[in-house]
Amino acid sequence: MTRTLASQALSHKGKKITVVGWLHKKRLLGGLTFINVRDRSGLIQVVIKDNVEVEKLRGMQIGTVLTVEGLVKEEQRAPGGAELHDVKVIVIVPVEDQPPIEIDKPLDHKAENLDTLFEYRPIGLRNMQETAIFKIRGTITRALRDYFYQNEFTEVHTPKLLAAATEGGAEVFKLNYFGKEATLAQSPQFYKQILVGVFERVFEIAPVYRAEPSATTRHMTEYISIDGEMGFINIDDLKEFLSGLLNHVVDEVWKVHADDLKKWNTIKPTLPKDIPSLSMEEIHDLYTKATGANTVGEKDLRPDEEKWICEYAAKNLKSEAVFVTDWPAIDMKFYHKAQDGKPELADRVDLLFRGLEITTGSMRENNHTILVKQLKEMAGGNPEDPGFKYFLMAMQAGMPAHGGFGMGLERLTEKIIGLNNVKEATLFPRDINRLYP
RNA sequence: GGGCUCGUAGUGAAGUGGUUAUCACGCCUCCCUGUCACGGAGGAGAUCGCCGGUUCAAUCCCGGUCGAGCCCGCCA
Repeated sequence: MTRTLASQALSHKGKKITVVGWLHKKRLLGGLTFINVRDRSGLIQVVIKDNVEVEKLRGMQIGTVLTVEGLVKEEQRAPGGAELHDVKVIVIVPVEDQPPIEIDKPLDHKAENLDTLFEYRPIGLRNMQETAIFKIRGTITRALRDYFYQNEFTEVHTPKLLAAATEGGAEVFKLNYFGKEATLAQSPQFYKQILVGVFERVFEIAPVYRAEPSATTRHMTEYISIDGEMGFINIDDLKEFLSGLLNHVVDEVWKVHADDLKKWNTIKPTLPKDIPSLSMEEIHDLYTKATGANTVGEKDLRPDEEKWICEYAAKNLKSEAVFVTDWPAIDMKFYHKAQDGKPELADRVDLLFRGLEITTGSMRENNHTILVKQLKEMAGGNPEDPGFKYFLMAMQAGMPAHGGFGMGLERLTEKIIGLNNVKEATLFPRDINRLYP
């Protein structure tokens, strides 16, 4: 027996083929029965007229594993233009319990029902509308990786088990490491900067862990961080790279997944070649004038403000993404660099996309003396601490001007597809309450 | 950490201080030869999250508890 994939059936027109897969749908019309069989390539429609064959499927639920042997007929009325006739059915793995959630119709993604969606995740993912999310996500990951390689980045993997929390900011998970305390990496920050001194350009696509008690539609305790870091650049180079990256990903996804995207009713985002920039101050002014809520002088953007400015940019700047520049230096991390000639501003840029912050990037302080000073003054850190020592070792060994960014893969996927929660774009999400499946 | 909201068949929802808790999808039986969210007839399936209180009577009102969701803070 030679297996033929569902999507290849038409090329075997008039011949007998064998398809292996899962029963995806049964429609009994009396003397005529239609079934759909799903394999990795998609669905094929099978027409069964022989009652003996139909009876083999009595009581068999969606998910039953089948072999179907039959003659390929070109048929305009069939989805995909081909179907199998004169078939012989073999049930390989019978499934007699009905699935707890539907597999052949779109699943409800209302916020209050997401818990059910995840409770039955192993089965619900077989729903092809769910599958589409993760095929698209896979393409997003590949497109990101391709773009990094095209731009001569080296792909790296840095440790996720660390001795102690040093970077500051987010809360970290602690764990017992053979009697010592260890933590899970909340970011590859120090490692990717160290590696700029080695490779000049590096990227990593890997999980990071954050023990923040944030229960929102945009937070998880484990997520995939897309980290890039480049030497010999300035903040404009960084923005240019990010513009190119986002455009490449979007183009690639729409090239490959037109049908899957239609399932989610999403349209291709409007993005100019160079994504426009607005300063923090400009955004506060615009938002305050438009809404009456006074945010002038605030050191960050409110979530509502992020949504609003994205709508503003879509309308007035013909872009569904926007860079936020000129962040106050008061709030910057010790390894960030202040702007030349404007020490009150950080050389930082955030990327907002369809109302959500998907990226934070910045130039890093590459002057060892200033860096040590900032470590002591801004983070209260000790340069001799092993958590900083090795990082500073690299920073003292010849570091050019460099900068980089972190991007949330789930946030990017969510916004490309038009979902409402990062967890919907995650196979098996982890949040404060959820540690399974 | 703070605030708000919600728990009713496998799933999604409606509903009421009082006789047998309603609908859709799914499931089972039967009918149906071009379905593709097939259609038609019938059927099974719910200790109304849990504990306590008020009441002649609670799924409904009150309190607690457990679970979930959303917003804020923070972040990607």
